[in-house]
Amino acid sequence: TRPTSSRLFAVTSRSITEDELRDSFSVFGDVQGVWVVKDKQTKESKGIAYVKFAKSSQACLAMEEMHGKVLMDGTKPIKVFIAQSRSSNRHRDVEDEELTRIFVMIPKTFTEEDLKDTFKEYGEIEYCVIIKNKSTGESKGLGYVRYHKPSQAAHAIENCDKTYRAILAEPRTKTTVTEEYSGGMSRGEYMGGNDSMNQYAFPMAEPVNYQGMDYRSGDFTRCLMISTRAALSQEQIFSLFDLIPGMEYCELQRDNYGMSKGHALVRYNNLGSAVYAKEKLNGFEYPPGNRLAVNFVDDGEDRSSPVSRMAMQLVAAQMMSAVWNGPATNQVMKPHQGYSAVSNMSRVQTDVNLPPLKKLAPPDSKSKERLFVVFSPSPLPLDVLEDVFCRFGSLIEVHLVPGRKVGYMKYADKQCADEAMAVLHGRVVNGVKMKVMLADPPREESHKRPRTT
DNA sequence: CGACGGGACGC
DNA sequence: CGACGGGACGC
Repeated sequence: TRPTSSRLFAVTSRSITEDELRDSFSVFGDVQGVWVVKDKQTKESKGIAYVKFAKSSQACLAMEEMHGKVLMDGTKPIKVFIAQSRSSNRHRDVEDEELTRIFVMIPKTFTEEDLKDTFKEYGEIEYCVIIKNKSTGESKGLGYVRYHKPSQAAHAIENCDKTYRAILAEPRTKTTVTEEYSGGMSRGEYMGGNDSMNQYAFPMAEPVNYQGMDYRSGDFTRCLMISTRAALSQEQIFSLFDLIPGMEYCELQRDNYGMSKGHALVRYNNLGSAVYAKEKLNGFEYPPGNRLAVNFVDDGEDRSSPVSRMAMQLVAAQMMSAVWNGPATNQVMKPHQGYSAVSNMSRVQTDVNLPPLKKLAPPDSKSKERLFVVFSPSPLPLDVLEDVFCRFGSLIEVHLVPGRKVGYMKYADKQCADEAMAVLHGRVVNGVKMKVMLADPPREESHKRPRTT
């Protein structure tokens, strides 16, 4: 599944024309071509059409929105799928299952919560997992992120930082019991659920592992949201989450038609049960083949006061720092350092006077010079770096190398870059010392055959 | 010291 | 049920 296709395959009424298709599909993006397949002799439509978009995310969005729509009064609803590649002989519909999971390369220091935080900006994440060494438990630097919709996965692939090398994940090639539950279900069909769950045992014995949990704001509430791709009944959700003591509330979220939206809310009367439930049931397959996503949601307790928010940000900063520095230097941030950062209301503290902020150069500007920056003891956040390095003008882009303490600053003007280097080399920003040097030219893309699309 | 690569899952 | 025309960069 290398290229995520930007071409749609549509089954329409034979009376639908290319112009009608173009009109209705072009609201979702740049339609590069519409082709209705016609009988060679009679020139009549065979009720099949291809719609090519500039981007895969546009095609996915159009598919999600147009599938099942009636284009013209009196005609049948259309079916819309991502088209199989031209070379493919298989004419099986491409299922959402194959379009909603991405495969990424991540720093080995990433926890599953870090992975989720990084990729949630492209859509609600149903489930994510990091590939780990099964005996030592250490990360292999690879992860999977499952979204709810193909357009979200496509969006992530198109827009996430290139260093993550995000691609569509190959579907799991294992089909045992899984198939009878998810295999027969296609988009838009309701899957009834009256299975009893007692046949699916899951371990309750081991203690909860708190390593890798997210200590940042919004986590650790008594309230959980459950997302599921297959429709589940209230009773199913109830009996599953009631296995953990302390459940005080359980409700399936329904739409106006009374159909399950694939979401449920569960609340426990204590934090421990909620943490345990998330730990044990997030990613659990129920029924087999249907992964549940379980996440903390705001339980209504006030976390929004400025003092509370700042306190949480401070804790978050300490956690980040601890993660980067490792257990050896896991000391708590000095109180006065933290307080002064908060009271200044500024995100940048430095030992040098900085010029005022300047606008960034357009993203498509040609790079005239790149700076290579080494951070000690840990890298600064992207927004802080942009704030600092833009002040010399013509900054195009800040790039951090994930999992490394280095980054690249791309400038559209050589003099601006040189001045930034002269001013910032050896300086300390927010407690982080920076070496700022000219970057070596990027490694050549090597002479491989250029890929189309 | 501090460099951009690489790639597959016991659900 | 419902799967592939037309046209031709430059290596």
